[in-house]
Amino acid sequence: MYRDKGCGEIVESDIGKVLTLSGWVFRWRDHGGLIFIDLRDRSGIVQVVFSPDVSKEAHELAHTLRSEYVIKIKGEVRKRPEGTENPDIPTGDLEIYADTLEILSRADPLPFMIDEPKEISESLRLKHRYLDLRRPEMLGNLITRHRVTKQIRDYLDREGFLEIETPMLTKSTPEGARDYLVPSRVNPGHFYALPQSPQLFKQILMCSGIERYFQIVKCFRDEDLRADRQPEFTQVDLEMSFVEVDDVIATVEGMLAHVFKETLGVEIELPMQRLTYRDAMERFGTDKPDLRFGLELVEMEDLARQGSFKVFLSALDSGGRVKGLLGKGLAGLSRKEIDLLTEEAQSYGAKGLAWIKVKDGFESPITKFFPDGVLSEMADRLGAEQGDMMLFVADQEETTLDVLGRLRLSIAKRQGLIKDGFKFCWIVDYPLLEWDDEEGRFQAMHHPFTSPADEDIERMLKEDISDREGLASLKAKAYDIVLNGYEIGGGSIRIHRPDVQRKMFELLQISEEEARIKFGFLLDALRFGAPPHGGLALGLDRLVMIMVGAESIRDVIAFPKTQKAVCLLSGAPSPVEEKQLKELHIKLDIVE
RNA sequence: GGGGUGGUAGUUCAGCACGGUUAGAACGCCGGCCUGUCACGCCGGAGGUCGCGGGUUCGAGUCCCGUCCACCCCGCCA
Repeated sequence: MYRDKGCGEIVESDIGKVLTLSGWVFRWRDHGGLIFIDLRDRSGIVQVVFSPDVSKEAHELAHTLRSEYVIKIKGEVRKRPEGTENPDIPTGDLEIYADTLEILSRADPLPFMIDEPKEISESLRLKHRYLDLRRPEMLGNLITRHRVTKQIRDYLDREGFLEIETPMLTKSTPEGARDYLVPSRVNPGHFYALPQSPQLFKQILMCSGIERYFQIVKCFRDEDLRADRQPEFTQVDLEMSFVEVDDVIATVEGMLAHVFKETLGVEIELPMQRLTYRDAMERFGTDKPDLRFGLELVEMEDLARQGSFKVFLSALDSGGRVKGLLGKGLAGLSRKEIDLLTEEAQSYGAKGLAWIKVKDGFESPITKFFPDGVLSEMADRLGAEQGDMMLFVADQEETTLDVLGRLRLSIAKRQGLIKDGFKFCWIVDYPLLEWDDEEGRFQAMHHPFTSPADEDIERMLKEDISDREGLASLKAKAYDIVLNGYEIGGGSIRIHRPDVQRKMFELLQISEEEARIKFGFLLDALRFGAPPHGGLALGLDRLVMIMVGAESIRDVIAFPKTQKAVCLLSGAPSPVEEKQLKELHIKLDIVE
C-alpha cells in the first residue's frame, strides 16, 4: 500500500489520523534537528516533518533525501504550531509527522530545477519533458486541456452527437497543405497520407445518415511551424445534417459557453458578435481581429483628396486606398523611433508610413499638404488627442489593410492596450473564391466543398460569371470563429448537390477526370441522397493555449516538436535501417 | 527560402562596443553546522572544450567568415 490519499487532499478532519503518503521530494529544509520536506504528488503539496523525537531511524534516513526522490512516509497528521502556518499552500495549516520513511526511487541531480522561478530554455525543457511536465504550471495546463475535452464530449453527447473515428492512413489530397506520406509495403510505390483533417470522411458520414458527428482528432500538416502551429495538432471536428449557418454557430456557441463555464468559471456572453469578412478587413485589416482593444482603421480617402500630398493622391488614382490608424500615445517618439516604425510597416509590405504628431497642433513633414480643417477632421475621425500620433498608409487595398492591421496589433502590444478577457467573434460572408497569382486561377477560399450563398447558387448555375469580377463577387456559407486575435476554428455549409459541386470544380478549373481521381468517393456519396449538411473544426490546442494564457501551443501539448519539427525527447525524425527502406521499395536521393 | 534574437559552470545570466592577469555572480551540487523552516540559514569546497569549424593577431569568450541548434516573424499553412 502506497498511500491513503493525495498530498494536496489532506484536510482539517485528518488531524490525529495516521496516514501513508507517497510522492516526490519537492523541497527540503534540513535543520539538523528537524527536517521539513514538501512532499508533492499530482494533487498538491503537504509538509512532512522528520523529528528524532518521533522516529530516530526515519530522521536519520531523511538526511539523505534530495530533490525529486520518490518516497513513501507514514505518520500522524497534526495541526501546525501557531505562527508556523503557511498561507501560500492549501494544506498550510497542517503537517504530517513521519514515523516511517521508505525511499522508493532516488534521483540524479536534475538538469534544471522543478521549482525554478526563472525561465528555463525551451530546448532543455523539451529534452527532459518528463521533468518539465512535473512543474505545477505545465501539469495545470494538461489538466485544463483534459477538462476542456471532457466538457466538449459531455456537451456534444447531450446534443446527440456520435463520436466516430476516421482513418489515419488515408488518401493524399493535393489541394491545401503539404501532406505527410506513409509508404504502403504491400502496394509498392503507393502512399497513404496522414489526414490534414477528416473533411471528406465527415461529409460521407452525413451521407450515411449519422446526422450529428464529432471527433477529437489529430491532424497533420507538413508546413513550417509557428508558436501556434505544430505539424500534428488536435481538432474538435464536428458535422451536422439538416442545418444552416445559424444552427452550426448556435451549437458551437453553446458548446464554448459550456466549456468556459465548467472549466474556468467564465460566463461567455451569447450570442457572440458577428462581423462580415468585408467589415473585419475594413475595420481591423485582418479576418482574425483582436477585439480586446480599439484602434480601428479609419477611411481617409475623402480627406486625402482635399490635400495635395502626392503619395496619397497617386495611390488613390491607381485604384488604391488611404486609411488611417491611431498611434495611441506615440507623439513622444523620436525621429529614430519613427524610422523604426516605418521600417516595420515596410517589412509588412508598405512603401512607407505617413505620420502626424498631435501635440499643441499638428507636427509632421506632411502637414503643409493639408488645410488645417482637414487635419482637424483627420484627428476627429481617429479620435486622436494630445500626445497621440496619426498614422497613414496609402497603397493598393490589400496592402493598405494588411499593413495597418499588423501595425494596429503591434502598437496595441507596445502600448499595453490589450485588456484581459476572452473576446469571441464570428467572421461570416466570406468570399467563395480567392485569386491565386501563382497558379493564375481562382482557388476555394475555404475548401472546394463549401456551399455558395443561396442567391449565388442560382447565379453560378444559370448565368455566365466566369469573368474575374463575377467570380470574386460570389459569397460562401463559410464562417470562422476568432478568439483574442487567433483563428480558433472555421467551417461551412457544404455542397450537397452534385450539379453544384460539378459547377464548383469547373470554376476552380478542376477537370471532371481530376475531380474523380481526387474526390471521387465523395462525389459518389453525393449521388445517392445526400442531406444538406455543414460543420466546423476547432483548433483545440489554440483554444486551450488562450484559456490558460500560454504564449505557445507547445505549452499545452505534452510532447511537442521544435520549429524544425524535431521531437527533442525521442529524437524523431531519424534515419531508418536500409532493410526497412527496401521492404518499402524506397531509394533515397538526398541532394547535398 | 528570407529577416531577427539568443547559445559562456548543472541552471539563469554578466563579461564582448574598446582583444591582454587565474573567465565571474546567483541558484543548484558536494562536505560540515543548525529542533519551526517553508525560495530556511551559516561556514567551506568542487565545478568551464565560452555551441562547433576556420581565419585575423604576439595574443580571441571578445574581431571576421562559415556552420549547427533553440526561439520569434515573413513566405507557406484550402
